[in-house]
Amino acid sequence: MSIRDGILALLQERPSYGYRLRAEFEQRTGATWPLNVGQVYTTLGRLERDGLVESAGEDAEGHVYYRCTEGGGAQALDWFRTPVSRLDRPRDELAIKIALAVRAPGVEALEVIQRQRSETISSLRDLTALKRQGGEEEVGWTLIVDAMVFQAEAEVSWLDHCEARIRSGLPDPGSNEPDRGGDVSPRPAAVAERGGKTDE
Amino acid sequence: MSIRDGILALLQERPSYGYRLRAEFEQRTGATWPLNVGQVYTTLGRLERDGLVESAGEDAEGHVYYRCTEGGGAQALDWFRTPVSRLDRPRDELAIKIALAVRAPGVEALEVIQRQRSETISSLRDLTALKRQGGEEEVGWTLIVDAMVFQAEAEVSWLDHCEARIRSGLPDPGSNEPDRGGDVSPRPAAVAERGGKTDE
DNA sequence: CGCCACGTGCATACCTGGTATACATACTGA
DNA sequence: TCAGTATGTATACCAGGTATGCACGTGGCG
Repeated sequence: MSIRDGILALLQERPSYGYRLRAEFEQRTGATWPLNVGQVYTTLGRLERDGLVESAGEDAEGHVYYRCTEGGGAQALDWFRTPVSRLDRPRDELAIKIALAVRAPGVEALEVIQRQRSETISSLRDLTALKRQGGEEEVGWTLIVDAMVFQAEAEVSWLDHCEARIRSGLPDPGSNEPDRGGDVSPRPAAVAERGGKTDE
Repeated sequence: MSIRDGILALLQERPSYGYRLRAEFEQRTGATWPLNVGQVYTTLGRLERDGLVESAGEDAEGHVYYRCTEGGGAQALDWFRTPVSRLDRPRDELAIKIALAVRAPGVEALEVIQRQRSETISSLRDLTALKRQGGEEEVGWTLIVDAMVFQAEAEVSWLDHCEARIRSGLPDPGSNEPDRGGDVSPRPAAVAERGGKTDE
């Protein structure tokens, strides 16, 4: 319910209209996940249906304003107050993929892991570059990029962990070439220097 | 598309029917995210519509079997081969919440962070307990629990990071009570001892 | 001037993920 | 015998997400 609650939180600050809500949401969260306008209108409709927001008429330019009702404001504050549980998170597609790959016939789990690690390390580079160029402008955006960096680093660690467990668990039953040489991505080690850079 | 592709991957191993697919999926991934049966049937319908699976008739007990078509098998292998990008991941509700909280009037971002950290550390304890009791049974399940542990640890680190940035960025403009005393959760420090325990 | 592209703003259709529920059958135990 | 439970299939409904259509205004350009 992150979009619904996010829009509700924005409306709790001040009344607004669809297009501007989208702009505000993207400005605060940094266009990391671009928000489709259509999503805003359907969400506003549902919020109005549930009595959390109400229409506040149009202004001179024809913008359809919505404002938070009392119940809506309470729910927005409640959303901030309630921590998100680990249980109500979406499924981790990568975890599922690896879990299925370790047993799937015709699929080399180690190759899947290596390919994924390359991809993740690559996006990690992009993220640090992004962080370097984009300055202090918007606090929320910086924090979100940091969140993705932390998650990507954890992902790399986990992939290493998976590889170690698989290698130890089934020490190459078919062929005996424990070091595939060429396409094996190098050990991370130089993944990021997050601790220092961020707080300067 | 994790469910769709996951079911396709299972069918690529061998033909099966709805209820058993759900059981297999949960067995491999560890019932971490319990999969609703209804989801399986709607997904099977869509896969059949798209020509990736085909009905293979019923057996003596009346089980409606599905089998992978050629195209479906190719797509399943393709799913394993293609790494998941950072871009096509679902929005991180927690990141959005924090990003909006830092500016929202009437919301103390630091309190939100502290509450969340308590929650995350708590679930981290649950996860390590889970890992300790559940033995080596299923490889995939162990890896998925590990993935959640790594993510939760990264989340705690990120929350600390957020707190530090907020404290340095806005050194208590309104009220001057930098230490709220009682309900402030203690520093983590004893979060987990993942490095050693996992590989024993 | 007329037209075209573009930004802004609203609305809808459609797909997937996710949950609940209905419904049927078979086994099991009080 | 009847209730409860496990197995199995199917459908309805909601929310998230994307694409698209439609309208309006403005500014450029032949």
